[in-house]
Amino acid sequence: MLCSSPPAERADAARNRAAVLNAAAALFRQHGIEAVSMDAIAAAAGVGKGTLFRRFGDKAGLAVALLDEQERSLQEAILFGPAPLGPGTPDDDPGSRERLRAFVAAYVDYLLAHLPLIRMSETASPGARYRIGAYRFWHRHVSLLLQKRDDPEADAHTLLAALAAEHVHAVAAEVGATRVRQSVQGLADALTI
Amino acid sequence: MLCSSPPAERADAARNRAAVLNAAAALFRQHGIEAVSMDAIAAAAGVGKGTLFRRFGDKAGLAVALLDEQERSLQEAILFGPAPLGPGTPDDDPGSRERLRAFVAAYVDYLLAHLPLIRMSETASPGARYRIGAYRFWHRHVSLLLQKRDDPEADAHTLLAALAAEHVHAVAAEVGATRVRQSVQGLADALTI
DNA sequence: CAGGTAATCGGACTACAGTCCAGTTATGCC
DNA sequence: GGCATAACTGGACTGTAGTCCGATTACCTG
Repeated sequence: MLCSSPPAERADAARNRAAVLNAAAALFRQHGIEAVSMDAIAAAAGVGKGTLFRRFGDKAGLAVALLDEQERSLQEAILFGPAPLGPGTPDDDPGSRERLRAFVAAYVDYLLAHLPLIRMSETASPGARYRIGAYRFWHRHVSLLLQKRDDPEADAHTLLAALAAEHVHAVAAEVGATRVRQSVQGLADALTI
Repeated sequence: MLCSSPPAERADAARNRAAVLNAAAALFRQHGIEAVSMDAIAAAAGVGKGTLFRRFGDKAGLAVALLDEQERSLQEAILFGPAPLGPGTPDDDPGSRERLRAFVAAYVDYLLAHLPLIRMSETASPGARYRIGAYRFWHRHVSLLLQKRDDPEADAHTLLAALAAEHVHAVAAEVGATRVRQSVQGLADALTI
């Protein structure tokens, strides 16, 4: 059996998927995310609305798909990359402090670089942030780094609250990205004594 | 001049305002906030949609109006009530640690008691949370209690991130309200060493 | 290459938030 | 009490997210 692969994606579906992602990226660049409607994306991609929603669920799902590549590269750096972001040097960093610092720094960079898109992926529908797979990944990672605390899981959620796109967007507009970054770093430090 | 009062509110406007608030409260209790449309509220209150939006701006504004009384009572307890929540005992609490603990405890109580309403007031439109007056109040208060930190303003925002209705709603559903409460208390403690 | 099957497509449809403005009505002044 | 004015009212209107289902088309089998 040469073709025992799972049903995979139909050729036309793959073409439409690419067309939608390209059209969405172009429109977002040109007009800003907020100003682009799903109708406009469907029209620009040359597909119907049904196709758009069938493939991506909603606007948040579309944003997640556009972020996919960036997100994966950060996740791979965390899982397999060099220390301090990646694993390794477990001896001279017993409290995982440096690795947590590195994660916060890298995540804030990622967040600021793609703020509008991440913000849409987290706020398009209520509770979206906590449902998407990426959040689970960040949460698991931070939980492991907070293993010395009484309740690593809950504390990881609490730390991640300060990294919500909506929060960083609003606070950076008021006090500047630098102070937000330092404050969250200070919080991470406080949790790893 | 007996009637030098400012233009005040017209009698019919006051009647409609009360009718809307009553109708909204009743419908929210009965069907849950998410399931109630602005059309339904207007119809139940016997007013037109134009009136509803003129008076309250949007769904978030309506939620804020419904929360007004509760919110003010917490704010007054903070400003004028007894220690540790209110002012006083400045000597045996030099780092404001106890007062911050009391604030977190009181705020979490308030949040859990009115979670759906507060959540709507914060998430109805993007960025709503940071625009409403109440957030400014909580932020100013926490900033004062974090005066010993390098950047009280930014740290206050960071602490308040963990008290966002959206965040507490999602995390409490996963790990329970008690662990959320303790984790945020732990964070407040970590910031007041 | 032909036919069956199941996934996919796409545009008409619904429901909802929020806007607008012409008509109405309360209020203050004479 | 009558009138000018400004504020209020309410329903028709717009634009958008998201749903639905009949028509279409790609893929697999023989």
